Amino acid sequence: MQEGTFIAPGYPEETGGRQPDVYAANCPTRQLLDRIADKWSVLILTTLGMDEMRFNALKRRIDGISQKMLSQTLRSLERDGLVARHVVPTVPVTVSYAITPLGSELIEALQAMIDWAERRMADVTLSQLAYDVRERELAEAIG
Amino acid sequence: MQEGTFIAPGYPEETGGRQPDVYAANCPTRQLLDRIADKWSVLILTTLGMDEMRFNALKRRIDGISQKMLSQTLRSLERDGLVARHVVPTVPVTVSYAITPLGSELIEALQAMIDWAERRMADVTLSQLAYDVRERELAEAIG
DNA sequence: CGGAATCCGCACAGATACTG
DNA sequence: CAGTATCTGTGCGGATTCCG
Repeated sequence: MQEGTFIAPGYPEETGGRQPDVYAANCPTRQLLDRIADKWSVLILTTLGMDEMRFNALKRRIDGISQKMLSQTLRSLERDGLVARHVVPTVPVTVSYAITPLGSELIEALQAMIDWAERRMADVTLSQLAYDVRERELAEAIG
Repeated sequence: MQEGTFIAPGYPEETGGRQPDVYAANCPTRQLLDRIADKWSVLILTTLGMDEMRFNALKRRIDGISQKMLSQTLRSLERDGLVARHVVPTVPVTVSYAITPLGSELIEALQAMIDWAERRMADVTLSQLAYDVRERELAEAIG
């Protein structure tokens, strides 16, 4: 490698290693996307977007999440700087989680995704029904 | 159940079953979110957002996806009405995939997510480094 | 070319038990 | 309350093969 030519590890070589490309498997931005385009991450972040919340409150709010996945995902989000962990040394200890400024930027996109899902659910359901009918007819025609 | 009280299956009972709640495990909107807040779905949809594309072109563009996951995810997206499948009866057959109007609405949110990831990657990396240093120091202090 | 079908491993998620 | 530790299983996803 030439002097003064810094190639960030994992960045696509075609661009000289300086352009992030989420479509390249080993690009850091792709790995970041894999962590945030995840159902638990999305639900945790948007929940914290409404209000700072304690561990068990989060667990109650996000139906179906296990304590393991909640703990694990929170740690990952904290490491990425999207969530801040606040510990109050009471007995027993009180821990709360809040969104960071960095995280709240991301939330806008995530919330738009959720809003779309709730707004267009009916269209999606109709599409599924139509698809299943076509499938069924095709299967019978062959069957 | 009372006459005239329609409860859509899976919708939370507290709201009379009429309000979608993505935080309820068995709500249809939650299941829809689980399908779209998925790494392959996000990459496929945003790729098709740029241009209509054939199967193998998609496979080449999205680094690391297997034929099985591409086929499977495309079918799921088609069933949800987000992607349209066009078959041209040449020999061998030519199949291309395009985003639907419904899907292109969603893409805006997904693309915002990707743009955020590429824009804030540096901040995330710094946060990770700081986190790892704290972890390390803590581990050494305990021994 | 664009898949479907099959086999298979292992990583991830759930359940359980325990701790400060 | 807020986790960690350990075990266990299973289903997701990769690899391979075959087909129209």
